[in-house]
Amino acid sequence: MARPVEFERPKVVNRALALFWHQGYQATSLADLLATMGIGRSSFYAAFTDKRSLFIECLDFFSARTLELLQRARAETPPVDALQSFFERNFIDAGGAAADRGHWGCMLVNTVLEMAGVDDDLSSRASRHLSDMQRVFQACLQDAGATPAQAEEPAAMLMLLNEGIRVSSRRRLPDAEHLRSIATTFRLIRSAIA
Amino acid sequence: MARPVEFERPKVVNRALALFWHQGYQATSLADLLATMGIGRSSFYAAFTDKRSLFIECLDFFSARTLELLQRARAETPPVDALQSFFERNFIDAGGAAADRGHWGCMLVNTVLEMAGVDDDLSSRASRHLSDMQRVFQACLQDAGATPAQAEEPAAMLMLLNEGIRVSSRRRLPDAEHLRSIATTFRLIRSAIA
DNA sequence: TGAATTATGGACCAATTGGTTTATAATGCA
DNA sequence: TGCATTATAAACCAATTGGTCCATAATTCA
Repeated sequence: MARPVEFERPKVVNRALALFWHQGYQATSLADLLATMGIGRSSFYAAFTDKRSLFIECLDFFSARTLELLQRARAETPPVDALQSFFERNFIDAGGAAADRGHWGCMLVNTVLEMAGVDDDLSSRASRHLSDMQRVFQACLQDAGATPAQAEEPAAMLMLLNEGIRVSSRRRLPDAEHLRSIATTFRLIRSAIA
Repeated sequence: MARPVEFERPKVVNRALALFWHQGYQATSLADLLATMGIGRSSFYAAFTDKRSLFIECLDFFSARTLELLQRARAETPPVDALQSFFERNFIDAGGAAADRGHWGCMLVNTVLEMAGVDDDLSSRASRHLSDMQRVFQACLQDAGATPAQAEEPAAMLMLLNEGIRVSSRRRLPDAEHLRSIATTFRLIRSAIA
């Protein structure tokens, strides 16, 4: 279809995502993006319109991927166990290449904070994605036998703790502390829905 | 001492603090600062050296003020009640002029996230301030009768929840949800140290 | 009153920002 | 084979960034 050798869009978007994820929107310059994505300026604007548009694409993609991960966890074993392993895994290390991706926090949380009061549309877009996650938390708890009403409050708590954990994971404190906090959290959650 | 009419430094720093607090470091331009502080460029550089140096001054000041607030709460009534009111108050509304300062979150949390991976020195400086807060949390719980060992884990939990709440407060969700989360949190904490 | 002192505003600056335009080279189809 | 198509790279651009410099005006002290 295209005459000159086309780049593989998903691969290139993923590289941009990594930058945005751990540096944030404002600190990531076009020069950064082009170098990391390995494409030229005009190809960039032809394919992605805008820095901001690309960021939105990355944000939505990040959300979708996280939601998938969560849903996969939900399908497994006792759902609350799955939820706990989601918290532990997604934070200690996302596995694979970059060993410290676990210290990048959650792109949605990062974006809510960075863009609030700066670009409220971006901030609330990220916030909406977090609400989607919270709904999955609630579904997991219902899978574990809670009524929708019983699951609502613990789900809100889980979201609060998720937000806390993602902040904490950017502080580079000793890993043991995090794991302990997560363990404590789930001990409390389990006793709350019992 | 000074010949031309001097500006009142604390007042001016406070105005800068407000900007940094709700817009973050990067999104606050020198032009913004000068306009809001009501001083000229050269006065700025004479008095504060740098944008970055001023930011550090604001950050440290914010931390000191928050710590004071916390210590004052600690001196009152049952310390855990005081802690809870600290969470509720400092987030719903800091009272006074700007009615929505409660939606600016916590400058320390904001900074940890904004500057992680961008200016790690700033990020970890904010992180250290959060550790100071956590120590006060622990002291409050000990005041309530817990041994140092018993107080350690709940204090870590409180910090995690603090971080979560400050993120959540920037999402402009209905206030009722927040208050409910805080109430739930403290119900759990109280049962944990009982 | 006049001279030394000093904080001020505004002109100036280089570097970087995100974004546009133009000319080129590579490809598929007729 | 050659023309239409199209993605590319590089030159270009205006605006904004944080920061410096200098001439001015206000003040205190002798």
